[in-house]
Amino acid sequence: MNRREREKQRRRKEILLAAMTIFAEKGFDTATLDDIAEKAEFSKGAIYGYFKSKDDLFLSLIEEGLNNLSEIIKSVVESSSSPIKQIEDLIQKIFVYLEKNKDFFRIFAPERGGFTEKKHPEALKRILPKHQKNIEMVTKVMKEGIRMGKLKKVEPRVLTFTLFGIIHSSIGRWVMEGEKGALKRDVKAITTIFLDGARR
Amino acid sequence: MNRREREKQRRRKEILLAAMTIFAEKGFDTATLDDIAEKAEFSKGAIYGYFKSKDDLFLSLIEEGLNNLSEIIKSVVESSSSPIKQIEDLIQKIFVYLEKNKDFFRIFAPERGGFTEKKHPEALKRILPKHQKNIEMVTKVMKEGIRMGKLKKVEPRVLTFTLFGIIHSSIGRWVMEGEKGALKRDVKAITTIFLDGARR
Amino acid sequence: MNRREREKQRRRKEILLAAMTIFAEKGFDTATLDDIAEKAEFSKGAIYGYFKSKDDLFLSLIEEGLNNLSEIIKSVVESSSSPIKQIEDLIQKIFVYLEKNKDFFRIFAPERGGFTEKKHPEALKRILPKHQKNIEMVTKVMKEGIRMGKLKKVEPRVLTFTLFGIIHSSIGRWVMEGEKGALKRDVKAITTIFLDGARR
Amino acid sequence: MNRREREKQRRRKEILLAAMTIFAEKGFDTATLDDIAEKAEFSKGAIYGYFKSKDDLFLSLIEEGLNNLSEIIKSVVESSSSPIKQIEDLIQKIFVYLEKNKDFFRIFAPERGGFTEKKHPEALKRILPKHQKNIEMVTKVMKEGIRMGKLKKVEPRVLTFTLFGIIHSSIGRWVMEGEKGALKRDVKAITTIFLDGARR
DNA sequence: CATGAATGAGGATTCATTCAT
DNA sequence: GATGAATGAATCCTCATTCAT
Repeated sequence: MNRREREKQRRRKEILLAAMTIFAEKGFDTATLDDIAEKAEFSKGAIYGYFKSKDDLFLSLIEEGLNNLSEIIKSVVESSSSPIKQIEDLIQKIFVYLEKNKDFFRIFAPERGGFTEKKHPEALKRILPKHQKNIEMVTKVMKEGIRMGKLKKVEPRVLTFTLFGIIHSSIGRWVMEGEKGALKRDVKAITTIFLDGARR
Repeated sequence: MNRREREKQRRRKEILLAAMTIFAEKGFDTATLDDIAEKAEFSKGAIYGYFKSKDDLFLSLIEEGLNNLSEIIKSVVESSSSPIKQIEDLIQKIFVYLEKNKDFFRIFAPERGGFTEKKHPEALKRILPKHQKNIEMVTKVMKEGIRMGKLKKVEPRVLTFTLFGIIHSSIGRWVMEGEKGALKRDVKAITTIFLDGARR
Repeated sequence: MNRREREKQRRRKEILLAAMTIFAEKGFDTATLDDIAEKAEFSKGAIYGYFKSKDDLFLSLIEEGLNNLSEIIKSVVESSSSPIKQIEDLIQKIFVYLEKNKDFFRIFAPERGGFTEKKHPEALKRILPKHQKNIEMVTKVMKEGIRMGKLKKVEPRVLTFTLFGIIHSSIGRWVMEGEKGALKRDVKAITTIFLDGARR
Repeated sequence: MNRREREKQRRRKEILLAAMTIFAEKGFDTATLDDIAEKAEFSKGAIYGYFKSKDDLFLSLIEEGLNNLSEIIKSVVESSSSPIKQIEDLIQKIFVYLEKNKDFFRIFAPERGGFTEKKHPEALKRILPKHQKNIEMVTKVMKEGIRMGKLKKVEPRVLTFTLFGIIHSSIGRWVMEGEKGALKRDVKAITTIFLDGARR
């Protein structure tokens, strides 16, 4: 990648960063390209050189976040640790990531967020597979835990969603309460609760 | 309440119902009053006889849902059962309610949903207190459980949010997977997981 | 006119009165039938039993005012006084009338008021003739004064409009300055100024 | 001011001009932005790049007119002529201005025009001060005339409003009679009438 | 007759997107 | 490439008028 390319990538990142902030503050519909352009210190027109629409900008954001999560999850599930240890690692690493990227958390709510079946089917088509891939990876860990008799014999996806639900609500609480205190403080409690609950 | 009044209330409900469906399908911003009016089989103008703005319509919806949840929670926490039993009842009843009102679930996401601090502060002022009251009621149960040595010695609000997180993600999964199968099937699993996790 | 009729007329007057107040406060377009209905303590629908449209209501108001002015002017110009005395009487009586009916004054501005050639030609067709009749009556007095060598030899309509202009601006000032002090106080000054100006 | 800026100002003027015509034809409320946009040969949206609302557009128009009048009045009252001569000059110059800007005249009616205390208090706040400044400047001339024993010993503001009233009614007549004949023809008559009336 | 709920056309305003400079 | 003015479709909301009760 030559300098040209690198420059372009860097500017793309800057726009994404600005967009993240604005989307997190105002939500997808309420945020305007003017807001984003101002924050990014680019002209509105310039943004269209990097993203082909507002939707595309937003979806790129989500995609990037999901890719990052994917990296994190992959790094854990491909380790040789036991399922229990992997779950501990997952909680810990996802927490750290979301604490640093709380805007991503605020933007992303796949199960009911801004983009809906009815109005944005192609948007979902672009995002959901990535989300589901992440879910799948975690579910595999759960399955293995069950197979090894370490986890309760329930539908493994129930465990996955429970795990994600706990993490989300935990961060939601943190955001709601004004982001005071380190989020990490809760990791231990959360981990114990989940593991005691999931364990056989 | 005379016939006039009753009729008026009935029509209000009809509009709320239509609005619920549309908001759930498209989200607050994407939903238009035309959509809602058409669904409700009223003219656009008529809706303004019942609600003073789109915001008001939406918030009324949320309020009603929160009030219903409030009733449910109150009926449980005011019973004489033990905290553990109350938690079991809560999960069971909230599940039943949300299964029947899944649109409400899709609409309501206080910690990041459509209305944001920056753009709709008064909207939040109208909703958040009700939400927090519900959280408070549940948190009291958790506190009592902790006091009695039945639940882990953690910040009680962590337990409350964990509970809500599990419920939400569970319904989210149900919605995402196309709402096949009875949601109630999961209640038992969820209950066990949460209680095993929360218990001391 | 039987009781039925009289009742009807009385209610019509009540509505006109309420309408006058509202139109004066908000102007023709900004005033709504809801405002007027509330002020009149009638239902919106009822008003349509007395006037066939908002335009009609407004025009009826103007017409009534112009008719009253017409009566006043006629009573003066048909007297046997000299033109100069008639002018004095006109000023005095019109002032008294407009002071008591300042809302009419605020509503009526034939040369540029709410109704315009382009948008309300038929409205003007209904009003302008009455207005012009009043102008004509006064102009006759001016003509006579000129013929008798009492007034300056200028286009008589110039004198008429000058007279009206002085009266209007005088009331305008009174309204603008918060309607404090009796308007009548100015009559003498105005009369002298106009007569000294118009006299040969 | 560079070309960019100049272009922008020119387009702003064009929009103001179109708006002036439309507002004069139809009045503030009846005029629509579509009308104005069409006349200005701009898109509706473009107008919002120059004015932040219909109100703002209208008020800018009034403001500009008042500023122009202000310039005219100032140029006269700051001359070293006698008060009588200044009054003559005022009448002459204001006539010339309003004849060229009869639309401004039709739009502007501060004492009862479109904007009312009840409905547009901030609009009045923006306009009235300028109007009153103009009145004040003229009133000073009247005061000086009185002090020098040239004008009648009456409340000076009465003279000011009388002057404006005569001018307005005169132009009103001209407009009403179809704008035939030069307005200037009347200036002499008006001047004599006013001065003879006002003089001691 | 009176009422006031319902209608629906109409208008101000916003904003994603385009494109001339 | 970048800019930001212009576009115009889209949407909320208002209100004169009608009409069932």
